[in-house]
Amino acid sequence: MSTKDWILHLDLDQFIAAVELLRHPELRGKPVVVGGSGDPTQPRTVAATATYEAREHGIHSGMPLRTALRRCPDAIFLPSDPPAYEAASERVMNILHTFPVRVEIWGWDEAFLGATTDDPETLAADLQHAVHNHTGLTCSVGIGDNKHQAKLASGFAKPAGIHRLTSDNWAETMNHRPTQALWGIGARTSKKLADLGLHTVAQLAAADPRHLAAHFGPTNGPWYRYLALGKGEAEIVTTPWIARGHSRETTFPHDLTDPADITHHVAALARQVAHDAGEAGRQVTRVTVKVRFTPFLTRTRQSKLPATTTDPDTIAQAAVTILHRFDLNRPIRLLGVAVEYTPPENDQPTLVTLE
DNA sequence: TCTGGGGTCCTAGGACCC
DNA sequence: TCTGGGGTCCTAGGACCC
Repeated sequence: MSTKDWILHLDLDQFIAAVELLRHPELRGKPVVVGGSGDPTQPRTVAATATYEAREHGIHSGMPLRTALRRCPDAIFLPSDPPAYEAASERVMNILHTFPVRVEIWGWDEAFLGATTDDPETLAADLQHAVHNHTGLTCSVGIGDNKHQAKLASGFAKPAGIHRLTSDNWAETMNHRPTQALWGIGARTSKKLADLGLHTVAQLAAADPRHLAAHFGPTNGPWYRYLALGKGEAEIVTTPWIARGHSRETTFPHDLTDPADITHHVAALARQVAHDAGEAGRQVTRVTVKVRFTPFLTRTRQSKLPATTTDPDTIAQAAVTILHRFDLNRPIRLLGVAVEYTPPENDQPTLVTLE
């Protein structure tokens, strides 16, 4: 065996549910659903995750809590607790940094690792043992030549396993699968591809990139074929991610119709976002207001600020001005405020390139 | 199953300028 | 004005992911 560069994708199994079960060991083996404030009678609240026992009752993440309660009246409902997940995630990422690997964190429960070794499976098993010994959490590890392969491999490795998907076994593993199996092709694109006669990964890989470009745009079209060929990014970026923007939104349990009420909520969301931007030390350059009308029609309006700022009054004023560009004569179920940040100066991320 | 919240990137059309 | 072509910025929406 020869030493070679690998990309590993580490994915914590059932992360939110696993953290909750560590905090409430007495609930192990019971149907548990996590989401919202933990009140399953609250309308317009959905499950963030559900344990395997809850899944046996047909409950899954994204399902309204009221539906979950109907399907399993004995289920235990817990409120979502982001700070707890943040803390658990940080402990895991700290463990990864003790290994001779380059670490790129991808959200709470995932990381890509760059490693040079002749035995990636042993490295993967060592990582799993370290994470489990120090946190009680299990994870799946995918091994690939690039992030796309490693990401799909960790999916095949679930739960708690190790799987290798490289250019050597890509075709035999992926060619017969639907295009939606690729990371970055969802239900919509998969359907459009099928309408063009492209149902499988093999068919997409053999498609004419110009034909794809004509249907999906100059970047996306050829990119889909690239994915079908098993290609993908192979750079591990070890510097912390710099957010492009930030947002806050609220779905109201009951519709809003009073204009003063609507304005008040938008101003409050804008102040919150401005406060967050200030805490993060970032300047705001654009403000977007999002309105979701009943039953489910979503519209956005945005404007670029005359000057960058983090001042809550200025941002709230801008958001309220934008709000009044909407037709507000229909009941509203969601309001949101998003901002775009200016890129921080001296922003030169260090890239560690594989291959 | 009456459908969360927080992100990222791409596309297309119009305005505007040379 | 019976008007070419390209570049850039701004805005709204779509798709995807966790």
